[in-house]
Amino acid sequence: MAARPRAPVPDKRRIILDAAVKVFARQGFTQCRVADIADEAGVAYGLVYHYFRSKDAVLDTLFLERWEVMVEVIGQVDQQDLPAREKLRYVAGFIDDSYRHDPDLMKVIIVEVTRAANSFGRTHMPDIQRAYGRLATIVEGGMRTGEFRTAVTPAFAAMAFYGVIEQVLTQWIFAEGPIGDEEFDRAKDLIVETVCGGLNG
Amino acid sequence: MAARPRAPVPDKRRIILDAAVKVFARQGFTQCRVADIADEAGVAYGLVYHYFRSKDAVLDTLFLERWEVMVEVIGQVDQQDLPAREKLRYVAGFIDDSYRHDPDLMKVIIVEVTRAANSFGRTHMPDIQRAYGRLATIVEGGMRTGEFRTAVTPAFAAMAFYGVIEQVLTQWIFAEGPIGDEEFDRAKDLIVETVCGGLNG
Amino acid sequence: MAARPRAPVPDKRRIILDAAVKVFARQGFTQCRVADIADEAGVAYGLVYHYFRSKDAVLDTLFLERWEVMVEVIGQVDQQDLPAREKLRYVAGFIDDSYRHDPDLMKVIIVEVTRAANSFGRTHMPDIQRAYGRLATIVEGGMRTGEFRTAVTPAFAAMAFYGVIEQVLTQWIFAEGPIGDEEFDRAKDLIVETVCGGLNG
Amino acid sequence: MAARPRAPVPDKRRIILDAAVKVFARQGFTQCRVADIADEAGVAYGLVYHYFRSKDAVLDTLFLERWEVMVEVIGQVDQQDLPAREKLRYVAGFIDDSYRHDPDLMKVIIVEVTRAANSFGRTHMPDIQRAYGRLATIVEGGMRTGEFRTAVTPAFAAMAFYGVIEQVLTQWIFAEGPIGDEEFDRAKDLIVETVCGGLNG
DNA sequence: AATGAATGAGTCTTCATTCAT
DNA sequence: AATGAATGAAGACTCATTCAT
Repeated sequence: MAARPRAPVPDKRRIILDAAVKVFARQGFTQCRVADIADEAGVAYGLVYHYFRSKDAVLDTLFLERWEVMVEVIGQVDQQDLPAREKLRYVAGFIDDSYRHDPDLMKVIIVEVTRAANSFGRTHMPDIQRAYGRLATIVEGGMRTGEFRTAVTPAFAAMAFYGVIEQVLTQWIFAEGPIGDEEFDRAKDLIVETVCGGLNG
Repeated sequence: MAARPRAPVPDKRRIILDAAVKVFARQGFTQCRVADIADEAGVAYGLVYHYFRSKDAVLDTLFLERWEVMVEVIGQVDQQDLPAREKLRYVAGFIDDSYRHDPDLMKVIIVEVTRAANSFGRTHMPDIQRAYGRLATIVEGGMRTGEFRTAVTPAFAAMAFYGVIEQVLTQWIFAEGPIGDEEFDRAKDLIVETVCGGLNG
Repeated sequence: MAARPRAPVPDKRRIILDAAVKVFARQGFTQCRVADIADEAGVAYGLVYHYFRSKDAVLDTLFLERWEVMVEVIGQVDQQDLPAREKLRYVAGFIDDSYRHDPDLMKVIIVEVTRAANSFGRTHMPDIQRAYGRLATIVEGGMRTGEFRTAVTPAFAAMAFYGVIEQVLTQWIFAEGPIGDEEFDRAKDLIVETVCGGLNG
Repeated sequence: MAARPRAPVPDKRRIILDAAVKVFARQGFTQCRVADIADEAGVAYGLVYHYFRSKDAVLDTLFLERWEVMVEVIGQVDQQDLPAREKLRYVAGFIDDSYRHDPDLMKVIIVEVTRAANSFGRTHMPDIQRAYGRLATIVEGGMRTGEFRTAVTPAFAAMAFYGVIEQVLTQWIFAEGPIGDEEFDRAKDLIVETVCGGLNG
């Protein structure tokens, strides 16, 4: 009798990571105890330590899993034959969609890592800088083709671009209710319009 | 012999606040113990609690002292008869100078409050929103006079503007050595040029 | 012009003692801080320490002031030419009236001293025993004249008599509302009736 | 070789409770630190908090464990077909034996709970009142059959009876040396003789 | 792999007491 | 006498991590 294909049972490690996202998002990394992760995952306390060296390692794993994808995406977009503005729009859209698809994970990454200057933000500085660097490369390309002005340096422009995106996500994170699809769609355009078009236009 | 005028002796409460800025900047709020503040201030442990209800209250006080000044400044700038772009430049310059003058304090405010979504950032949300609101009013004025395009809402523009500034300060905070005067001076222009001029120009 | 007689202004020391009774009764000795006493008295913090060596000394003073009167009364009653039962009734009445007249003070004495075996009860054991001794002397007299049976020792009888009184006061202390005059009046009789008459009668 | 039967190894929770009795009795609840309990039990500090929510919870547990047995016993005695006086004697004997068997535990219950009006006494008032109520029921039965006079109310008699017992235990608690068996035996009779027989007899 | 009991370092806060004025 | 700032010891509680099964 042929076994029917079924959704793969996620292994315990994955279950723990997913549970960690939930509790980190809900309570914050510091406020959450390892026991909360285990409870949310429905596994024994000690199993968290079987799969991860420490509580920190759980967050490190979550962050890197997603961040490396993002850095990779930024790199690949830059390979495409597109106007620089379209490349930035694609990046903004990717991050925007990441939040739309898994707001808890993005909340954790933003709040607990990229904005946490005294803890994980410092640890992962090289990773974060890598993303900045790739964004700067995109801007640089736009300047080389004459699409972008050279009033600011590529590095500054990249930083500003990321700063605007992070601020948008932060707004959503603080928002009470869920964000509507129209708002997600509009955000992509507003971000690019602000950074590329400027207020004076 | 005539007594030379001397700087007024700061009271103990002030000494404690100033010491707290130093240790919060150096070690981070969480990593610093109340004993560190007392030691840095050269006062007895208990005196911190004589003047402040809790460790949290020390940070609250530091934040509000400076933040209210900033909100006030933004409001007053908007009263001036100036192009909106000049108003934004003034605000950027004020924050920039705040960092130049007292980097430790600004570091604490940015890192421990405005970017700390799960702790003081949440507590002081109303204060932070008040600043956003005043920035939005400046942008709105610019749009009303036709100086600014209306491609994005005033609120979005204010948020983006603040996001860029915060990101610049964050860079400085992470930087190893001290920031040079030229960099401070240039930053004001770059921020405004980015948000107002845009990359496309 | 002749000065009119006026109520004597209580000195600060007295004011502090009276305030202490209030706050000890309200919050309990341990739960009340020295600052609470000073606040209630309307004097400066340090003045409490000008008049009293320590917080403990305040309670010691309050206790002894009243307790010595009581011991004295028990002694004097025993000098009278009265049946032993009447003597006991007088003592019960005196304590009963003490509570009626100043429930806060009696509450403090009972709760914080005579029933506090691990703190002031131990310190003032000799004082408390002195009262027991005088009660025993009364009982002993009753036995010598044949008024009382000798089924129990005078010491045991004294202890029982005091135990019943303390339990009655404890009930009042725990009671929500104020105690009515009839209850005070009846209590004196019930106490004596119980200890002298017995349940079998 | 046949394994000799051995006493079951008490679990750590029990060990902690027993250690707490010792140190509470020796130093008093307030004077004892949680570390003292852990040391006496020979376990790590944190284990106390693994089993109990707080230091208070340890005492609550100790009190209730024993008090509920006592309340139960009083209720069961009343079911027996005995003269009321015999019932009271049985209750006095049970409490007396409780002290004889485990003076530390009884000391803790009396000193730290039933006589501690401002702390645990208040918390456990309902439990204490439940015991009073059952004693009153016994007295009431004695009055209904005519065995007891109705000069005082059952509630008052119950309170007096308990007051005398508590005072006896308090004497023992304060006593320097150990109490002899004869004194324990005699106490049962003296208590009942005092409350039932009365001094006048 | 899985469990959860056991460990113990770390720190905020309280508050009685002292002291300079 | 009167004030209140200054001192610092003490202790409950948390929780990441380890470890024996």
